[in-house]
Amino acid sequence: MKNYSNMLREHNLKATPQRIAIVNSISNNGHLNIDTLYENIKNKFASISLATIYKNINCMIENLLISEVKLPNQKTVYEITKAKHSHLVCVKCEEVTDIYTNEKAIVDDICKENHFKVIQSDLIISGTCKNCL
Amino acid sequence: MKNYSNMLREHNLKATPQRIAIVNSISNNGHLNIDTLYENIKNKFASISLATIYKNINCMIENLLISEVKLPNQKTVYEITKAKHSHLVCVKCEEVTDIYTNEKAIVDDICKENHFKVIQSDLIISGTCKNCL
DNA sequence: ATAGTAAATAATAAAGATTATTAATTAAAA
DNA sequence: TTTTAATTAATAATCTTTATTATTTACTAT
Repeated sequence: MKNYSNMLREHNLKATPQRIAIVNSISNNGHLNIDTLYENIKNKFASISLATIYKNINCMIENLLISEVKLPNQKTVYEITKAKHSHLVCVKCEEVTDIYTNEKAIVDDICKENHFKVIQSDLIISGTCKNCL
Repeated sequence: MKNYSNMLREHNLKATPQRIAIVNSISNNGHLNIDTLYENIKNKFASISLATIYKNINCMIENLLISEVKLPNQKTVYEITKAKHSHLVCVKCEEVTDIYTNEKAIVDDICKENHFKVIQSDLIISGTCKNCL
């Protein structure tokens, strides 16, 4: 179990119990959309408002502690920021899985051809997962 | 100049002037978000409502005439459905460009490893474009 | 060309998602 | 411990998107 207080402080964020719960929940679940996250946090803080979740999510994104993943045909999910990776998304169970790909060569080629200076690349593979097959 | 009436009918959609204008606008601009599209259409149909735009966009997506592209840090854009491709997105001017990549081998490998049956893969490269450099 | 029919539009209204406001509370530093 | 600046909770306000319904229109078959 990680020290979420320190994680927060290392990203210039005060470690409030609500924030710790948010980071903890995202960390344990891997990928969560705003509704599921809200449900989770309400178990600990019955009176928390959705606005607080949004506010915190946004400042954690600004401070690079968590990242936003926009998915085709389903709600945006949030994850703890980690080493660059891609995503598998199951169209049946909606499970999101991290995968480590190496499309770097392809991306670099494309950018060279187009005189484009890459900052980040996002690859999302949609389909049916192992369990749902 | 394409025959947008036929394009619509080929996708089982009635060719109304409003729809023709929508397809025409997206086709000419390549990629448009809902606001810009609405502005464009209002030039021709001052009384059109945003709800009509949304309704039409959604049924065109259902009928595979247009596609939705969700982008990091900016609004979703729409494009005419075409052969599989990827996107370059400039973080400065927000221009979206189609590019033809071949990450198929990488994607296939990943899917084999993960026993995942791929339906589609989306690659978005964010950075600074030629003009903005 | 015209009439009939099913579908689309316009104009709201409603629902859903996100952000702003502010008084009360709390975390962290002095 | 006390102080102070930041966070929370509780609305409220602001987008965004979808539903509703009367009117209008595109298409099919005369």
